[in-house]
Parts: sequence; C-alpha cells; structure tokens
Amino acid sequence: MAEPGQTSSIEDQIRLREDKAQALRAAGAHPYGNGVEVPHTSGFLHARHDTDDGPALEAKLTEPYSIAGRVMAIRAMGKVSFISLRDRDGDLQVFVKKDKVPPADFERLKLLDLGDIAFARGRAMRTRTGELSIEAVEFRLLTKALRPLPEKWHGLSHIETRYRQRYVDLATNLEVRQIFKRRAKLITALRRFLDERDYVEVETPILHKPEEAGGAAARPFATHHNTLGLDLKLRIATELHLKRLIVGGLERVYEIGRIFRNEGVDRTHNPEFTSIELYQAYATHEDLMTLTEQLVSRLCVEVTGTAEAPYQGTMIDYRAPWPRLSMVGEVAKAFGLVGSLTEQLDALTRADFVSKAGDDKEARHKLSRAQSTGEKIAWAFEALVEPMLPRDRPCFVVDFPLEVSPLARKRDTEPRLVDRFEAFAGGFEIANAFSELNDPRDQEERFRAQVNKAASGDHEAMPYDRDFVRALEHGMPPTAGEGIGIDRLVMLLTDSPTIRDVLLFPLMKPLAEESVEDAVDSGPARLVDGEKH
RNA sequence: GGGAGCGUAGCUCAAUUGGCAGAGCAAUGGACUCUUAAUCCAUAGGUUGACGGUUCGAUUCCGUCCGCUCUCACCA
Repeated sequence: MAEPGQTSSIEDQIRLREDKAQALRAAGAHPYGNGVEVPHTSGFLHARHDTDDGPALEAKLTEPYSIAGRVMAIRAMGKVSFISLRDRDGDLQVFVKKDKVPPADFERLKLLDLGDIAFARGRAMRTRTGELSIEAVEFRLLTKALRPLPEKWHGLSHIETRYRQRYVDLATNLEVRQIFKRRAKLITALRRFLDERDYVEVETPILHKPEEAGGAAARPFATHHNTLGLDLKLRIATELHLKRLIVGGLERVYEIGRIFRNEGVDRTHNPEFTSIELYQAYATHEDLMTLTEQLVSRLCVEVTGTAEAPYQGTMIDYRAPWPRLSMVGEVAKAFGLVGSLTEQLDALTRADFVSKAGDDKEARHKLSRAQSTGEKIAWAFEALVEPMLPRDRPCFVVDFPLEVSPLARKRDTEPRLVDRFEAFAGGFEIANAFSELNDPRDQEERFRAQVNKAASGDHEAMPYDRDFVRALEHGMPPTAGEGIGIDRLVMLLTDSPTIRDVLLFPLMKPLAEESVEDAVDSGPARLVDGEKH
C-alpha cells in the first residue's frame, strides 16, 4: 500500500490504484463486480425533486433511490463525505454520513478514487446548502479505475488527446456528450420524417465489385476477398444500388450509411463519413427541393428547439423557402451575358474563363484542365459564386451542366442542362439531388464518357456498370434522388467547426509506438503506453 | 506535398538575453459530521515529443524525424 514519500508519477498512481483493487478483494469486495441493479438516474431524481425544498423532502420520506456512475468529485470531511456521481444524465451528489451507512462501506471510502464507478442507495434530501443529494444508506465501489481523470476544472482540452481518447473526452466534457446526443436525435428524426412519407429503409452492399464502385466522383479504397480471390472496393456512394431497388418497385427507399472515399482530410472531409441517400419514384428534383426545405428545417427544430441555429457566429434561418441561384445564370452574369446562355458561354475561350478566375489558383488550375463548357461553368461557379452565397440562409443552386452530372436526367427544354440542385449552408454543400436519368441508352453514353475520362487519367471517373444499365433496361419509373451529408448537417446544428467534432472516432495518424509483440512481452500496458500523446 | 505555429508532471499552464524546470488541480500521509474548484498541515511527482549538433552549460539556438493545429495545393 501507499507509503509517505513515494512518487506520484502516472505509473505509481496506477500501481497505487491496483493496490487498492487488491485491498478491496481482500476485504471481500470485487473491484470489477457486476449484477448490480440501477433503477434510477441523476436525471430522474432531478426531474422528480428539483422543485422540492429540504422540508418537503423531509416530509415525503422518499423511497430509497439507487444510482450509479463515475466518481467526479470526493469531498471528504472526516466523518462525512460528499461524492459527485456522473451518470448518463449528468451529475448528482451523494451524501455519505458515517452513522448512516454500514461501517464497512464507510471504511472502504478510503479505497475510492476519482474516476471510479460507484453505486449509492438512499433517500433524496437536501444538504444544508440546498443541493439535492442522495443520503446514502449504502455506498459501494463497483469498478476501480486505474488511470486518473483529467483536471476537474479545465477538463481535457488537448485536441489531439480528445480525438484519440474519446472515452476520456466524453467522461469529462459534458458538452461533447451533447453533440453526439444531438447527432443521434437528428438521425432518429430523419428516419421518422421519411418513414412518415412511406419510405422504406434498406441496406445495400458496402463491398463493391470494381465495376459497381460508382455513383460519385471519388477514389475508392481497395480491399480483397480471400476465399473468392476477388478484388473489391469500399463504396463511394449508395446511389446505383438504391436505384436498382426503384426498378424493383420499392418506389421510396433510403439508406443511411457509411461512405468511404480515399481522399484528403480537412475541416469538412473525413475518409469515412455518413450519408443518407433517398429515392422517390414519380417525384422530380423540384419535389425534392420542397422536401429538403421541410426536412432540414424540421431537423433543426427537433434538434435545437427552433428553426434557426447559429453557426460559427452567424444565425442561419432554415425556414422555407430557401433562395435559389442558377449556376449557369450566375456564371453568365459574371460575364455580363443575357439571352441563350449556354451558347454564349460556349463561345467564350478558356482564356476568358481563366481571366475571370483572377488570383484564384485553384480555379485557374481546374479551368485549365476542363474539357467541356459544362466543366468550365462548374469550376467558374465554384470560384466566383460559391464564396458569395448567403451566410444567414441555406440556398439551392440549380441549372447544372450535363457534363458534370453523369447520372442526372437531361432537362427537356434545355438538354445541355440537367434537373439537379445542390443545397448549401454554412459555407459548404449539404445535399446534392436530381431527377434521375432513367433512359438506359443515355446512361450508356454517360458511362462511356466516364470511361473515356478515366482513360485520360481521371481517377475519379466512374466505371461502366453494365448491370445497372441492364436494370434501367427493365424500366425505372421517373424518379428523383438526393444525397445528404449527415456529418455536415450535424456540424451545422451543433455549431461544430470541424467534422472531427461530430465523429466519435475521427481518423488519426497512428503514433509511433512500440510493436504489439513488445507490449505482449512486457505485460501491463502501462509499461509501454506512452502517456504523452 | 508547401508554408506558419505548437509539443514542458496524470490534467491545465508558467519558465527573463542560453544559467539548478515551477505553480494550481490530481496523487500520498495527517486533521475535520454540510462540502460543492471544500479548507488546513506535510510529502512526492520531469528522458521538457524523439534523435543528433553548437556550447562550459540547451525547455530555450541549429538540423532531422514523429504527432497535432491553421493555411495553400491535391481531393467533392
């Protein structure tokens, strides 16, 4: 056991806690026992008794409550201790009085550390200072924590450790729990919204054969199935399988799921992220704009309580209707054009576009590689118009060129354009939708164009999915479909600056540590686990 | 990949022109029957991210590497 004059390095602190676990065993108390019944939570007690004052609780002589949670504070006053327990709802104080608990329970408080999981039973009361507490008639340590918690006042603020050891982040920083509760609430509300509209939730393969790995412009992760000797890709979209289900007659389907794209990491991109794609037969992209306005504004209300939510200093009003901007129109406007716009934009040279891009290196670079007017328009839009989109409102961008939309339906009145929109909010894209291309011969042509792009070095071009064309040959009803980035919606509705804040375990580079073999050889992890991350 | 910044005790942070690496919390021993960042007395805790270099002497200056943040590029 502990001796005065010993060190308090992390290794020693762990060793001391292990000694305490041993002492508990010796006293007949299992430091990792189970089978405890915990019928109540801190939230339950607060909800039931926050309005009762001390005399009221005294008069009620409440039933004994049982709660359990992590020990967040121990204030020992000799024969009285105040112990804050934190459960899934929050914190509740337990008042442990020497003459109210079994002697063994009080004796074992010496073996209790911050961070341990403990159990308390007793009636509700208020302490002299008025704090709702449980007056323990039983207090037990349930689980011995071997590592200390971060500091009580500042918590854990080191960003890297917060992401790498999210369990510590969640245990100490209550606001982090709120983000992920909101995330769950958003997804639940999203399901309810679509279920109410007679959509059916489905699951399609994540492992795609190479020719299936389309549905978006992105590079996939490659993997392999051993027994079939089959190279596979992780999906970059759910689109092509969901449309097969529309052919099959399900008519309204959606899938919420993980998407994998082998690309860089930044504020709005993580290699794996969550999307929802939804497809509705006999709907058009116009119908989906209405649906999107209803959906997002309702999610905002359900998650935050109102239809407005602040994002990074700007209040965003999600109520319908959202302003609409024409991609082609805005680019033409930038060139001072009126009339039949695409033809006039055709007449512009690459140099005209590049000159408009000004100092924007990215736009200049992309424009220099663009092979069609449509691509030039799309890049010019990104460079010239996207930065000017309204900040206090979401908005729709419409009138997309055909060349950047290989799966979207041509517009009947203007075949150079497609019936497509993207929704923007907070400075980034949150949704992409279109009336689906259901003409199998047109789809073949678009796939061929993609294959040509791939041949000329475009790593993001889609493969030619023959089975998808065959599905279309069976007849897909007129359909509209939409993809929404769940993580980005959660960012908006939790005011989170980066996607990592809304992912429980964002991808991090591994730290240089000793090999697993070394760890196994040397026994307890504390000997190889560098604390300084 | 380029540029800028950061990395000090378990946690949150200090350290003067290069001169013995410090504090608060947590920990350990003790006191205390109403605390809530409890208080009081005492004690202990460091490979200053790693490896080199310059120097009598490096947390500090230089180089390489690792990780993180921001940014540009790449990438929807």
